[in-house]
Amino acid sequence: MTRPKKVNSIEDVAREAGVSITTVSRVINKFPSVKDENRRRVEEAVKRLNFRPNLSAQRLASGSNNAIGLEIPRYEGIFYSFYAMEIFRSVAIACDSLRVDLLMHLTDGKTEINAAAVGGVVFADIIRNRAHAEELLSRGVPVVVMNYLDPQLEVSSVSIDNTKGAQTATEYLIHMGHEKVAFVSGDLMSQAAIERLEGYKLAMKKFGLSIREDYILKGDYSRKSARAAGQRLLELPVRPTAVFVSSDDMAMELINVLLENTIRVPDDISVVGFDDDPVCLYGPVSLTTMRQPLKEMAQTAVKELYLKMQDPGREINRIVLSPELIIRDSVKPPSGS
Amino acid sequence: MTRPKKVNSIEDVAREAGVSITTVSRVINKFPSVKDENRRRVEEAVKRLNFRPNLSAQRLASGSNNAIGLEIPRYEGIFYSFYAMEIFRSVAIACDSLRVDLLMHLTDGKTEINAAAVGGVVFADIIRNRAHAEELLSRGVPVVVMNYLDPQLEVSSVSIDNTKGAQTATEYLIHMGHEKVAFVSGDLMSQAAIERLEGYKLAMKKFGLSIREDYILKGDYSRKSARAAGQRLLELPVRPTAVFVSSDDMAMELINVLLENTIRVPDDISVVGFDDDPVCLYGPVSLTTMRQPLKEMAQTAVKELYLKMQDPGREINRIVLSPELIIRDSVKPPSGS
DNA sequence: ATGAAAGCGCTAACAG
DNA sequence: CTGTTAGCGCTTTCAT
Repeated sequence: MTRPKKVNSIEDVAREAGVSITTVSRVINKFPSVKDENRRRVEEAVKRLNFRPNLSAQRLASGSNNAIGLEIPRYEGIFYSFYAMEIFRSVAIACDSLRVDLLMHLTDGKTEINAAAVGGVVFADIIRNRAHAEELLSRGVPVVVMNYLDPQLEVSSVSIDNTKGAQTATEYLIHMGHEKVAFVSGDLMSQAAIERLEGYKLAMKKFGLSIREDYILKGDYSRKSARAAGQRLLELPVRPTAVFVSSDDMAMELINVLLENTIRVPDDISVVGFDDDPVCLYGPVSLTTMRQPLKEMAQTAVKELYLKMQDPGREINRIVLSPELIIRDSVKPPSGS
Repeated sequence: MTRPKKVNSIEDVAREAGVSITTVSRVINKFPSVKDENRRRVEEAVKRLNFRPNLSAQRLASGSNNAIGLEIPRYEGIFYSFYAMEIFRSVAIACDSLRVDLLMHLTDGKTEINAAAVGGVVFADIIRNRAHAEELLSRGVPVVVMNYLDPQLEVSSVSIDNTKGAQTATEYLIHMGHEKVAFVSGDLMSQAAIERLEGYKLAMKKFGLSIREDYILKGDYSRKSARAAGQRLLELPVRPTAVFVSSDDMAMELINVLLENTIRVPDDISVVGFDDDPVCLYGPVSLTTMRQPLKEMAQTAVKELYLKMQDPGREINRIVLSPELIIRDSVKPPSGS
């Protein structure tokens, strides 16, 4: 049984149904202009012969390709994150409901997605692969970029106002009475991480608080780096009373480190995260955090790309979504106050 | 600038290089039988015209499709796991090096991957989508299944001996002197989770230890469920001295719960996980665990599928990989002993 | 409402 | 080593 029988083509269906292949094509593509009787016969023939249109033939003949590509950076801290997972999941679900195929590619900046296989591509962030995005753009391939905004780049984007988000989070801490506020960064390869650092600094400056270099702890979004940051924080000559951490995952790990050292959260140190990962609801202390509308970002990006694919003339669109402060239990006024 | 200029085809290249389209095709496909001089001219023309072969045309004409599909269950606890991430990442990297396109589909058992778009599909586990796998099989689509083994199903598979793994883990605990050994399960929708439960029971029986129903804590791979399991464990009338947990992630969360209740690990309770997630190296106590060769599983599955795609007559192959006990610091003999 | 026919861009005999 | 030619299976005018 190497080859039970040749796979049926549109021609076989036409013969079986007693119509022309054009009519079969019409019912496959749901043209309204087919007599009910004929439609029925074709549908039956399709079923009977177990016919499935050849995708490559359809794409070749129509010149269109209803598949989109998703390019995700695969750097460790970034890839193994709630952010990446959620983006990926949301994009996949969005594609599903648009009935669009999803081609994935994880990149380290060296390899790139096979653009010939898709009608357009969405970049989940731009990290060392900006040149690739530009190349696609120059070739007229529809592109949408997520979580990366650059007015210099003529491309549609859906991003989050990370600067404002970080500033809001930091200001919240300040409003609660904290003056010694530390910061844990994400991987500064990403624009989002840089902007969050920026937002932290802006808030500190705005309230006349000094920005101490030793209060800026570099992380890379990994739990490991958060643990290291926690250790360094404990060794600080003047211990901060609050920390704003660039991701929930790192925030949770930081809290673990503090707890292990019998430092209570929020009693001794307050913590704010970034993401709104539901996992952080259930810990010893539910985490106050900046919520990112990740699903919305993914859906919007996919829809935007989809529209661009239908209408290549569509103007570009830079959408900026706002993060939102979610107040829970990990912040308290400093104990001295 | 709606259409700068028509995209160049193989014909344009042939004209530009002064050869036939066949010769162009040959150099594109790296046939050795092309005169160096001609190859050079074609390559130049390709570069000059920025020619990129039309994938759909290639696939239609050749009747082959060098893309593979990956279908992943999207159920929450299962999807947001180290297991899923690692599988996904490894499959993506394997595809990259084979220069094969990767089509992704997340399934809830209702929707399925567009098989027409690929040359074969790998299933990352079978959960509520077995019928889909069977259908593809019956249509002659090359399929490989990961982490699911069923002698009844005529399909190549790459799985892990979960029963043995769980048994080994449990026996290790027993050998260390534990008799009151509890178990936290994964989501029993998956075969792996069921087998791990089985392995736990086998080990207990083998050593004449009673299997207490209240020692079998049901989880679903999520941290939330692990937290709940931890809570229940604390309320047990006879507290176990050791726990075997079906995933590292759950094990870490369980440890957190224990710590929060001032129960020390491993001094008061020993814990063994399953996965070997590197994150578990850095906690307050590095986790003893059963390592799963996830990368190997993914690579093997992709390679197996790839071979099957080249040679549809290839016989099926059920590969079973072994997990391995990694001893670290989360297990100690029970304190009473 | 339907069909005939001309491609879509490429591969693969086949002949030379 | 190279070119001619016949498709691959479908969509899309263009008539009717």
